[in-house]
Amino acid sequence: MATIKDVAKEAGVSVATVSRVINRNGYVQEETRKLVEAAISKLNYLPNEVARSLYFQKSKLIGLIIPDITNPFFPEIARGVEDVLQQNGYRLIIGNSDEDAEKEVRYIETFTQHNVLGVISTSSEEVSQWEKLNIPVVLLDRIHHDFPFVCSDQKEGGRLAAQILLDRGSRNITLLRGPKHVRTAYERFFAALEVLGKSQVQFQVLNTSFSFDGALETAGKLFELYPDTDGVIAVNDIVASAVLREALRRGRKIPEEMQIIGFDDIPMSKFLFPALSTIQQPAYEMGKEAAKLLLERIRQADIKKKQIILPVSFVERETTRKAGDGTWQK
Amino acid sequence: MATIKDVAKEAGVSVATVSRVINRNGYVQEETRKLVEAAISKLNYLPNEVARSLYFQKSKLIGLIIPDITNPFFPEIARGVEDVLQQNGYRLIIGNSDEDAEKEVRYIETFTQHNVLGVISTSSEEVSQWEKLNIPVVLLDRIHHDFPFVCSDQKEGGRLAAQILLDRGSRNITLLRGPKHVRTAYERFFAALEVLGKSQVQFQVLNTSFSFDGALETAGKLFELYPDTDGVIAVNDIVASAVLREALRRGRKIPEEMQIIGFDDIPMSKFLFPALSTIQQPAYEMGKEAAKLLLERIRQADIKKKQIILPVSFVERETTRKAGDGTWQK
DNA sequence: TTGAAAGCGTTACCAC
DNA sequence: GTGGTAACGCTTTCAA
Repeated sequence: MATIKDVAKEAGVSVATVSRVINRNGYVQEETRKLVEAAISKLNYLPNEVARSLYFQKSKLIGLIIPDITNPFFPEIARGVEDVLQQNGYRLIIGNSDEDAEKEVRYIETFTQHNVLGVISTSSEEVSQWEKLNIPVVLLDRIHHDFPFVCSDQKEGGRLAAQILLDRGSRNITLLRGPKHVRTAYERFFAALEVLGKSQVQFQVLNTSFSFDGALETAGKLFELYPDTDGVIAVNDIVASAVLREALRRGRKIPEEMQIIGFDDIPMSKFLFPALSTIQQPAYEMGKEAAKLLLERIRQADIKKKQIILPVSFVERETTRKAGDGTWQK
Repeated sequence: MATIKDVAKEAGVSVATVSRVINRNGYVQEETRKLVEAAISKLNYLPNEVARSLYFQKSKLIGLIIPDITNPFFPEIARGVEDVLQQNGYRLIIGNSDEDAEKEVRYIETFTQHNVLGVISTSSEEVSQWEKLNIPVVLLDRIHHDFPFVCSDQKEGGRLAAQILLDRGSRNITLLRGPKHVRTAYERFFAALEVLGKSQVQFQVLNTSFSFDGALETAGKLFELYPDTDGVIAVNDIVASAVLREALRRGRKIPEEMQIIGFDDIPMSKFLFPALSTIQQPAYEMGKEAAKLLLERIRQADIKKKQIILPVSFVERETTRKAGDGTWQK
């Protein structure tokens, strides 16, 4: 790789001059600039980011920590993040934490060793580590009262899910609840619970993991423990899909005998038959917003703590009945 | 962040000595080493990777270019790559190319600007750019005769898919073919074609894109153009899922009236009902192997060109009939 | 066994 | 307008 010295020699000027034309600052005569530019393109020169990074004490790298890229919710987020970073000339370093605090700490360490400009974390809420770091951090899909974050309106989502099943006639509802340490999942669960609590319907709660295999297992349990369930509120679309599959396998008519509503609206949901009704989180948008927020904070450190809550929406598909069918089995 | 100077001052030695204890090379007396180590942990010192990277002309960063992390095949791959890199102390910079050569070039440029140690590309086969780079490159899920690569046995996969439908009684098969510039998809398509060509069954080809929306569109077309199809070989599981949904929607009995076989075995496939029979590519393994191969090449530049082809396998689920049912509709 | 200093590629300050 | 040079944090060579 050609260095700035090579360019300087080629153009017959000093490195300082070359630096000036690269960065378009300081005075440089039209003529010499042309000389330098010619040398640059002749040598195919690109400035060494590492050297710049050393000088400026900051790089063009942004760290992203996610629990597991293999969970279909996160690629959307990651893509949103990457798209805005890319457009702004930044690059993404990525790490899968598996929700493991220790792994996360190790990522944070190496990220800072690389002079990352900032970090977006969609993993733990163990914020203590972020505080001692003095680089901007944005939480994504996680909530913390004194940190900037981007997430979607979990409470509204939980309420919506419950209300929709109620309105459309479910009278015996099972809530499939995710791991309690995932705060967002907990929030929506609780909001749904509240709505159900105020209603007169029968309901119960079943715990489940987020993983594909765990979801399938949960689905089996559901039908054994609560065979009379006629409405399922699943913690996410993966779990909802597993329930749908199991229901179909057991010959249940969906949505006539049982309504199912998921959360997230991952891409596969509309591929199912019947297609999954769900509460959509704007994952891609969330990624974008988080990246934008981080860039804002990078450019202007004193910006006020911003907490962005994006709206969720009900995507009506085929695992819920038509509105007004509330009377269906009265 | 504490620097090596701070540590040196704290320990009352020179930076050279500190460097020696960090890197465990050169002589350093037991006693001074203890001093230094104390200072290091007191100051919570971590060496600045950027500075090291500048000195060594190489970083601990590996670049990964993928078409689109949002396509469920790639997160598995990315995870495989990341897991082995992580274990070896390397970090991943990632870029989505959207199969766009220009975008890809830009990533390559910035990657090299960051002194990446090597690159794994699962994007274009426009290898010309790689050649002038003098960092190790490994192609993943792509094939090139004079480059190291990792992929799975596309030909065998294509053959298998076709043979299985044939053996299990499909007599009018539609091949759903992906974009022609994706060589792997082309290879498996062609292998399947060859098998069908040698058989006596009726078959036809329909083009499709890889995207979710494109797949749904293709599925619609399939039933309009070739309503008599009783076997579908889809270029990947997304397309297969779309076909399955559309078939179910139209009231077809699967697999009795129509068998469907996919490719990849993405996580959602087992969530469908009926669950999708498919040719599995070991995506996670592929990612791991590619990362290992790259590390090998990094550590030992003169290693011979290695090309790894991982086996595919038939995952029998519920969209194909039982073996021996070949006689089913004779 | 230790320290001083050069050098990795870049930028910015200060002379000229 | 332009060039010399210190500095960014680190490693290694060379001397002591």
